[in-house]
Amino acid sequence: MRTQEVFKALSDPTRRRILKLLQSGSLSAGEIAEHFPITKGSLSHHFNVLKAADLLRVERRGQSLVYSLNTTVFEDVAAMLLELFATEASRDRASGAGSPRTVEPGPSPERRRKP
Amino acid sequence: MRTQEVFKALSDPTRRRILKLLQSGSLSAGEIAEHFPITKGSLSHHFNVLKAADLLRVERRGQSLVYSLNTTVFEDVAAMLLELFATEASRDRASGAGSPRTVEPGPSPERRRKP
DNA sequence: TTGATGGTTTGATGAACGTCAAAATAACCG
DNA sequence: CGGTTATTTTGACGTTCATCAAACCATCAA
Repeated sequence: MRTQEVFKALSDPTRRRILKLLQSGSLSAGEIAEHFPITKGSLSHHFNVLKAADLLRVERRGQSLVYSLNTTVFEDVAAMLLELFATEASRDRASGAGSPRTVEPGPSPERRRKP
Repeated sequence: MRTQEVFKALSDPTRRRILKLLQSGSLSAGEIAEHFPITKGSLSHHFNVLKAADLLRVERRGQSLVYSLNTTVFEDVAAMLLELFATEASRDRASGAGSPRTVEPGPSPERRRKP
């Protein structure tokens, strides 16, 4: 998977809004453009970034280009994100450590673990 | 939550590696630096970006600054990411699309909302 | 073919980014 | 105090990024 491309694609708020928009169905480039105050050229650039991350599909219908989410990679992306983020939270919950919400600024937290 | 800061923080591979490193325990800035071929100054900049995203905790121990994951926001971040990515995939699976990949993130990801 | 419509590509520009080297800050120890 | 260690901050530099305007390509309708 194109990990770096995915994260880079997500780093821009406009691109995240595009993805959110397409969650409720595919839209043409022009229809998408109606939701944004930027030029179609800029939007087209964002489409390219999202396509490079394999998050977007495009299909020509007449004069229009219709964009939709590439759902086949969405599970891979979700799994990757969980690998980065869910691990600690799960371990937290699993270890049943009472209320780790606040760190004890006391003497010393766990000492370094250097292999 | 600082959505934009979080995504920006994740857009750099070095910062993602820092997060991964800290998944196995807290480390001092110097210990983290041993794993990267860049200057400590550059690394310190990355720490700041991760702190701005509220992903990192820092605590002074003697002359060292010890960094650790801020686990309290990790569930929020995971939920946010799932909102962006898991929706379509879930709908896919629910509608009986074949081949549900091996995603199953360990302990069933109970979709909990903000406590 | 011509004209109109829907999008993309190109070139330019200012802002943001990642990096380094060097200076600055902070804590310890003699 | 002065010196050493650990880390951050600053300032500069080259690169990447988001954006626009304008040129360009593709499709449809006369």
